[in-house]
Parts: sequence; structure tokens; C-alpha cells
Amino acid sequence: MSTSQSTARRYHHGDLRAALLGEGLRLVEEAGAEALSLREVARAAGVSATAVYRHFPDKRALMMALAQEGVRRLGAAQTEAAAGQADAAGGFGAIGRAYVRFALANPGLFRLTFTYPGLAIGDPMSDAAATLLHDYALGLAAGNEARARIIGVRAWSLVHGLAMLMLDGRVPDSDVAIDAVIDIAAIYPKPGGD
Amino acid sequence: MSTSQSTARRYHHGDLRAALLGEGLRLVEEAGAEALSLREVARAAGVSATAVYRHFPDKRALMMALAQEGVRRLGAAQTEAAAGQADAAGGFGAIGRAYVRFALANPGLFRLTFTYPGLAIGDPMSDAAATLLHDYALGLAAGNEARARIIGVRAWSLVHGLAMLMLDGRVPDSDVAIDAVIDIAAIYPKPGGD
DNA sequence: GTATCAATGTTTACGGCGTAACCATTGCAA
DNA sequence: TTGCAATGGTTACGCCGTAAACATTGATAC
Repeated sequence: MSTSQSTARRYHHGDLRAALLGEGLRLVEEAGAEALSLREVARAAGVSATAVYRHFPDKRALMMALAQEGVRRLGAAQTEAAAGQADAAGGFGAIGRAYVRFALANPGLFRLTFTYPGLAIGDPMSDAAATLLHDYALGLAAGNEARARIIGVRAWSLVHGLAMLMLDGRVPDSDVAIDAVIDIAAIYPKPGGD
Repeated sequence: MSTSQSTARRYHHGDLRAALLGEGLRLVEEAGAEALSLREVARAAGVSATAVYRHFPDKRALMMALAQEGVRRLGAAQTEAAAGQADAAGGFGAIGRAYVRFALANPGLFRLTFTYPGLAIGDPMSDAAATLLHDYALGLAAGNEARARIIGVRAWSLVHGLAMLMLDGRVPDSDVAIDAVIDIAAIYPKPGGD
């Protein structure tokens, strides 16, 4: 029993950091980020509250780690959505729809990632999602960097706002509504189109 | 002294509800909504913590009242911005820019109004801002209700997302950037335009 | 005017929170 | 084998939201 390592509870957890993140992700989706307490995450991991401080300097750091995982998953979802698209316009629409659908499918994590108090400030563009966005915007802008930046911000604003408004119940959410709002042809029409 | 009523502190405040809302608005702008505690609002009003419960059933109700004031002020700012505009396109752009500028000018209140946990759900369309939006969208859509609804949601999403991203520091904020992103001609071009 | 009562305030207390300070156990390296 | 760094637990502090019980007051009925 002194060297048992399977189910017996040991003093040292093994990989507490990963366990805390896992329980945090679960709880965030179950009850929302604001209802998530450091003590509860520790409880869920079967560990004392202060053990968390061996792996995160404070609660905010734990939340930031969860938010980073959110960014990672969002980027993955968008990358997957864009995979089958041939041209820039198709990819642009796909990553936009994937953004909103990800928010609706993971409301707790999305909210944590984008609206947890005091989490967002800083490092605005350093993930797969941002890279994807920039690349497709550059394609749509035919290589014009200045125009690409505006298109990128406009597109990000549109999907981010739509996601927030739907999450908050201010706008009815459905795939049809998402498609109607994110209508690339209507927003960035080719010359001569209506 | 028994009947003094000017500067002497009386047992009954006179209009505690209004005072609480006033201090709440002040503190929300000073320190952000998440840092705002019921006890601190009470302290600022010079009253015991539990006195708040004579006017609001719980903290959430107090926050909702503050959020309602936010909606009211946002609507007022937009109404003022739209006043000088002649046609629907001009008004549409004006209320959009006013939306984002209001967010940047009142970050604490805007965040409280739109991202305070569990506040937003419900009553999605019952204020001056929503009415303005719908009217102008209907004008742009030439009376077509279905099309107006999509245009309205798209416009709201765009300005809401832009406001959030700028507030969070994910997108650099400036009046020039706001104008560039909210470019009605580029988003809803007349047939034949580029 | 005075009694009465509803409205409005205060005090006290409870459990939960984030986290600082200090103590316990353990695995690894010399 | 010994010793130390890494990792865990216990206790305690002040803050929070809020329930319960009590105090003060202004208005209304006589």
C-alpha cells in the first residue's frame, strides 16, 4: 500500500495541474464561469483548496489557463471548418460560422474566454484563430494589407457580436439565423453584384 | 437637533434607492462591475449593508437596475447622434458609431449592461436603442420586414462585437477605426457601387 | 395631539470565498 | 542513506451575500 499507485489516494496527485484544468473546464460548462470558485475546482479534483497555489499563483491565473484552452479549441474548430473550403470567400464564411457555432456549443468556455473580468487585456493576436482570420482577410482583400485589416476587424466584430448577442438571448439563435447574418456575398459583394 | 434635517445624519435616508443607484453607477465606472460589492455600495451611501435589501431583493436586482440605466443612457446617446441625420443610411451609421463610442466612454457601465453574469437573458427588445435600430433597418430594407430583421441583427452584431473587442483591448480603439469598420457603403452598398 | 403601524433602517450571525502562513509528505539526487 | 525541493494539507484572516431579529421613524386614524 505504501507504493500503490492505482486507485488509492496518494499524497501527491501525479498531475494535479492537468486535473485542475480538466475539472475547471467541466465546471465552467456546467455552471458558468462566474459560479466557478477556486475551492470548488480543488474539491472536484479531490484536493485541498490551497494545493491549487502550487500550480497557479492565483485564481486569475487558473482562469487564464482555462481561457487559453478556449482559444485553442476555438482555433481548432475553425481550422477544421475551413479545411474543406476552396477559395478565400468560402473559408472566410466557414470560420465565421464556426466561431458562432463554437460559442453556442460551449457557452461557458466561450464566455470565460472572452468576457471574464480583466482576462482579455493584452496579447490580442497570437493564436490559430487570429492567423486564420488574417490569412483569409488578406485573400479577400487581394493582398492589400490595410484593407485586409479592416475586413478582418469587421468580420471578427460581426461574428463576436453575433455570438454574444445569441448567447445572451438578445437575438434568437439558430443555424439559419447564423447563415443569414454571416452572408459574405451581402457584406463583401463583388463589383456588379447586388 | 431632534428635528434637524439638513446635514445631520438621520435614521431614514430620504431617497436611498436613488442614492444607491448613483453610487453604484459611480463605482462601476471607477472600478468595474465585477469589483462592485453590495456592501461597498451601501458604504458609499453611508448606510448599513442590509439596508440595501429594503430597496432591492438581492444584489442581482441592484445590478439589473444599473444595467437598465445603462440601456437608457445608451439609447439617449444614440437618439442624440441620430438627430442630425437626414436619411436612413446616415442615421444607421450614426447610431452605430454612437453605440461603440458610448461603450468606450462608459466601459464599466457598458460591460455591466451587456456582460454581467446572468443579467442579459430575457427582454431583448424593449428600449429606445432597439426601436431606433429597427426603424432605421426598416428604412434601409425599403420596408421589407424580413430583410430589415437580418440587417438589424447584422448591424447590432457588428457594433456590439466591435465595442467588446475594443473594450477588451483585442482591437486598437480610435474614432478612425470605428468609422472604418462601420462603413455603411461597404456593408450595404447600393447596386452598382463598389 | 396621540396611538399605531408600515416603511425603512441597524446589528448580529452564518457559511463561502480568495489567499497568506506555516506544517507534512514525498520523490529524487548526492 | 541522507537531505532537499517539490508538492500537498491545516489553519486563519478579512471580505462577501444575505437571513433573522430588533430599532427608529413618518404618516394616518382617532
